[in-house]
Amino acid sequence: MPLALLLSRIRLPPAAMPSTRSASSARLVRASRADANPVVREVKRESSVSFDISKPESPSVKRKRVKRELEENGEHPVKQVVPDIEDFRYDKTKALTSSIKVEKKARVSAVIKVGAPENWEAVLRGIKNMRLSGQAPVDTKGCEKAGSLLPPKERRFAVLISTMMSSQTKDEVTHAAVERLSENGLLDPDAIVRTDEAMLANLIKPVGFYQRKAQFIKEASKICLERFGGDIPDSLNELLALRGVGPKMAHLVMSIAWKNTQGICVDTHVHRISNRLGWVFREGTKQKTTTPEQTRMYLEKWLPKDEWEPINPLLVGFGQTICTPLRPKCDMCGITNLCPSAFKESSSPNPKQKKTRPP
DNA sequence: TTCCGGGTAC
DNA sequence: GTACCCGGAA
Repeated sequence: MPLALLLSRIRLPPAAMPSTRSASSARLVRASRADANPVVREVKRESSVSFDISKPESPSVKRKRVKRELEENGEHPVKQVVPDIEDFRYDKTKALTSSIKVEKKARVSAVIKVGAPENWEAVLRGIKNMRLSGQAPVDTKGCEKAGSLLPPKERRFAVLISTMMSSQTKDEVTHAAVERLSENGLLDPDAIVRTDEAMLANLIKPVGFYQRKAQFIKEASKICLERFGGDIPDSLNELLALRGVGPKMAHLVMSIAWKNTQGICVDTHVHRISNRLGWVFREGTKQKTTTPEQTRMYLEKWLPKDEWEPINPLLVGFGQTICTPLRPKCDMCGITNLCPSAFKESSSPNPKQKKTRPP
């Protein structure tokens, strides 16, 4: 996965710590950004995507969505053995946090102690060893990260843009797209805003979903300019407020652009492998988690924080080489003695069963 | 040739 | 749940 590559590649100086911004002023600016230019509107019309171009997601709508997601995943009781992770995750928007908490229903029943899985350290050691011997694509397909030579602010912007482009896209392709942007002087929010969206899409074309991403990147650039002085948002919530940036991207950007890891970056590999290892469960059950967000929240309950950032590139590389989505190579795996799923998924999956969930 | 993964928006 | 997009696997 490209994201982990970014993680492993980008080394920022211990730059400025995030500063707190006024949520209300941010809201004002954001509310006034419906003045999409004609070009953007045209492109949007041609798109088959059916969303209302006159109403970009408002802050309140976004907040509702974030809240809904939190509640979906927060179906666990409020009382936990570890401190409520929300306490520090959304500390930049106290109002939001408190409203979430107010609406969060405490269910005192079914409180189960969430401890670290047995042998997790041995498992982690074993995976690290495997990662030392066999080089995963995530490690070796290293072309130099674009933006690495830029000053901190420009580099952060490059990180955001490359991250937004990286999903569903191979490392090399993402890198090539970043290079193309760089060659055209487009690793700059002002330049992007002044660039025709179709042209931008064309430049990044090999990346997956390039049209939507071009659109989202333009929007994000505009917000960076208008609200953050051309810098990128420095809090999780403000990153999440950018269209095209979900939890995974937001946590990744916080980690690598701001050196401020606020949560685990859970991609498909981390999600899948955590479940295979029996590291995460849906709250109050012993069932697998169904979404990366559930996985993230459960993992964060027991995984020591200094492992939060390295766990992503570690499991991504492991997932690329050995613990693959289909037919995991258990015979090549060094931790089968510790893995509850070892040799259980080796045959071709039954397509009929594929989409069924555990009850 | 068909199908699927992958993160997000809707 | 589907759409987005494309490479690569089945």
